[in-house]
Amino acid sequence: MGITSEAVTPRLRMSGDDRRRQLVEIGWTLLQRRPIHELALDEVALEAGISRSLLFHYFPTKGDFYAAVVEAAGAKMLKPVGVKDGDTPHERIRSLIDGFVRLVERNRVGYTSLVRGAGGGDVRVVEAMARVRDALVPRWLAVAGFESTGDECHDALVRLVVRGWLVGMEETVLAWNPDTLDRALLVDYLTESFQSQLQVAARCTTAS
Amino acid sequence: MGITSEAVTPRLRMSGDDRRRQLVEIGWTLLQRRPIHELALDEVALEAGISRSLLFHYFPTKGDFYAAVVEAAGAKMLKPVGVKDGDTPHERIRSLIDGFVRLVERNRVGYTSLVRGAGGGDVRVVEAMARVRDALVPRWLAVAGFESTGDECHDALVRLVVRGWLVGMEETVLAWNPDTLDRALLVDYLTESFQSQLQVAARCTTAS
DNA sequence: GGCCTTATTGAGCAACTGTCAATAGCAACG
DNA sequence: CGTTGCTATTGACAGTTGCTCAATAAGGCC
Repeated sequence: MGITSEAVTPRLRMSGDDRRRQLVEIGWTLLQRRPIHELALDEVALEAGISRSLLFHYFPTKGDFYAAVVEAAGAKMLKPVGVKDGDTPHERIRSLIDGFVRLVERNRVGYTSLVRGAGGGDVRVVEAMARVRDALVPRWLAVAGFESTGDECHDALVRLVVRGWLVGMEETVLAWNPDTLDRALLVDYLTESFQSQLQVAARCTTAS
Repeated sequence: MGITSEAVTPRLRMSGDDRRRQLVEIGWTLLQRRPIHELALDEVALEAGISRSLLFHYFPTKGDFYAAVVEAAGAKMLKPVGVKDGDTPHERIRSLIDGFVRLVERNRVGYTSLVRGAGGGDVRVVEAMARVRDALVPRWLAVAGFESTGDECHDALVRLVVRGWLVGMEETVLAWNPDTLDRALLVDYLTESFQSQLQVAARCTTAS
């Protein structure tokens, strides 16, 4: 276990950026197998074939490294879920959610490590995860065909709603047991749920 | 800083249960000021005026102690939110949510520490928080006047939905900025949101 | 008073985060 | 080719923390 891929040259000098990328990449790989707080920097350094000190040279503190890993992982895992160009917003949302559920199904450990682990740790990690989610919100809104009304208050609520809904969905899918509940049914619910949330938000702001 | 309240008798022998309660109580107090993962056992022991070893005598591992604290904190913070016996389910739910939002407003740090911190750490902690949430679900359902249809699948989905909604609400309220969004509006949205979720869940299972 | 249970402690181990001064690879320049 | 300078890289060290274990002592019971 823990065999370094390249063990020939004892001391290979890399450019700063390359090394940084390599380390984050290793962190991301390891993150898929266990939660981040169980990720000792020793192990990352060993995997990279460098000393721990070098890791601290690039990331001044553990939290900084974790944050970088979480940000990369979030981008890799969450963003590229495919959306088929369906006809209606409903179909597009459904395909987006379906892709997401399948992603979680396929990579449960990694996803759990990311979502659950990101909450606990350092402030920087929490912020990194928050940034990932914030970046997701516009994408979901775009898929839903949402257009800003220009009303500042309304937009604020909508963003808040989508954000909360995303987190709720993450939790729901993680808590979901495929054996007792059909995936299609879950996806149906989530799709309806998302749209109904937006409608409710719209109703609330126009009513006031 | 960190002054023990009782420092007279150097070695006071307490009953096991009392000591346990005292330690959890201290943990809960400290939890209100900072996230749980920043809570060193050293500090807890110091605050209690005992040695670290004794703490390990009562809680075999750090995770066990944290789990006990989270469970106690969850029970103290989440459960006793008051519900006025309103006429309609809508009013009761609204008052429950309103109480919850005010609770978070009043005790933001502690609540953040609980929710965010509980996600990360040990498996036991996650499970403890899951237990707290699971215990909450029936209560919310009761307030909403929900009655089981006897359909196993439907009930499973409803529980899942409420759980996810709760987590989403936690996130929403925590991300909520009182300056840019009126509380009444937020509570309105959350109330409508909750009911609409239940309706959507009902529609999805009956449709299949 | 003597005994037995167990609450309590101090010393110590192992793992981990973070620091610092010293070393060495690589490029530029004379 | 030799020197110099930058910085990637390292090894040794210090402080903290989770956890173990054998030893101690406080309090109840006969």
